[in-house]
Amino acid sequence: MKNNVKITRIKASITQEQLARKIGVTRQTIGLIEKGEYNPSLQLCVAIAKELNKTLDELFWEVDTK
Amino acid sequence: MKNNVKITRIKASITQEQLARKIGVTRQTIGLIEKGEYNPSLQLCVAIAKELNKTLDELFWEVDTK
DNA sequence: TGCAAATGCAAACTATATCTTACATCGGGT
DNA sequence: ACCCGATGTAAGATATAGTTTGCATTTGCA
Repeated sequence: MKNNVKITRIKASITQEQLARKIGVTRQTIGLIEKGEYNPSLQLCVAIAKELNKTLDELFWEVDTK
Repeated sequence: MKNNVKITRIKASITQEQLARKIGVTRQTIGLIEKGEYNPSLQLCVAIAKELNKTLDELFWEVDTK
C-alpha cells in the first residue's frame, strides 16, 4: 500500500497532526498510512485527497509503477 | 460512499459473483459496496478497479457531483 | 549545544469491514 | 405456471482499521 501522501503533505507544508485534525483522525493513523503500513478505508482516502487538493489516483493509484 | 461499480460491472457483462471470485471476496461484499452501504478498504477498491479496467477516480471519485 | 516540535513506535482497546450461512425475491426463459 | 440464475438482506462470528496513551527518537532552529 505505497502512496504519495507523505510527499504531498510535505509539499503542502503541513504536519501529520494538522492533516489528521482537519480530517478527524489521529496523527498515528496518518503516520501509518504514510508508511504504507496499512490499508485505509475509502472514506479516509477521499478525505485525505480533498484536504491535499489531489485526487485518489494522484495519491493512491499505482504508486509503485511510477 | 456512492460509486460507479455497479454500472461498470454491468457494462462489463459480469455478475457480482464472478467479480467477487476474481477479487477474492464474497458476493455480499460486492453487493454492499455497489449499494454504497459500506466503506471498502483501499486494497479492495484497487482490486475492483483493476478487474474492471478502470482507475480509482473513475469508480470512486466524486461520483455524487456528476 | 540544547530545547521543542514533529515523528516513530508499541500495547491494549473499540469500531466496523468482511465472512459465513441462510433464506427471500425478482426476472427471463421454456 | 415453473425453474433457475442473479441479487437483496440479515444475524452472528472474525479480522483488522483506527483510537488512546505514553514514551523514544529525530530534526530544525535559537
